[in-house]
Amino acid sequence: MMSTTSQTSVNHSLFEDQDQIPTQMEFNMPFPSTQAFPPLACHQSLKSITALLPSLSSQPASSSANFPETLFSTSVQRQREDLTSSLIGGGGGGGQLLSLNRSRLNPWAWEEVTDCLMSKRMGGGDNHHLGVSAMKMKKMKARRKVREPRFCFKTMSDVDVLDDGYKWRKYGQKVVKNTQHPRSYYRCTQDNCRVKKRVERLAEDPRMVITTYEGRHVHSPSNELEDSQSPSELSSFLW
DNA sequence: CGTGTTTGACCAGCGC
DNA sequence: GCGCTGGTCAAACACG
Repeated sequence: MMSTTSQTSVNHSLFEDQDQIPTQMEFNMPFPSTQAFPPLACHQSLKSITALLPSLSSQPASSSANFPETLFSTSVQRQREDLTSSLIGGGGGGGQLLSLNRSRLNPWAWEEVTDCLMSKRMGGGDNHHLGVSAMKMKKMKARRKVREPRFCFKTMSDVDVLDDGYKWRKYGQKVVKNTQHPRSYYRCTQDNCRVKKRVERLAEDPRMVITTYEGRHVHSPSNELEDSQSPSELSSFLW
């Protein structure tokens, strides 16, 4: 049944400096709501995005099919840059930052960006003394510190949680300021997979669902596991 | 009984 | 320093 289609917008912004106004790129594409949601359904559109991002395409490619890697080079990877000193062309302005648009539509996303930039300034390295309960805190810190690449989708849909082929477990819900709709937090149920996603509705237009993915799956979508899909192609979709 | 959701509490980070 | 806010935890709960 492909009777209903959701209108999906993929919003990205490209900017180098914190003060630089990002250039927004928006892609609209309809896709059947019954199909796997972002990662698979938007694959083709994402390809066209990279084609329009010369700065990104000029980045050193680790593999020929690395565009998801490139696309998910969000602020978080910028932060990782500090930790590994080996990402996205290194520091010193060579690295491009692909992130969410700085707008009223997703101020939370921008906060993520500034958050990462701030933490860059502060520098890592905080494994000092540990109290008894500090153990737990250190875990939380580590979890907050090392953030995964993010990717955001805007979808017009009646349902909050769209089927993207993966199994998710809800671990939290929060009412965000200036929004009447709560934000839900999901985690991939697969072992050793730390991918998370947030789902919330747009304050301006409750019909729009904002889905933010964080991290890369280390496994295939559960729906696809049984199917005999081309493994090579499938693996390139993992994120 | 296993799995997933709800929800209050807690903490870190940030702005003032 | 303090208050606010977002993100996460985990116990309690619901459901099949």
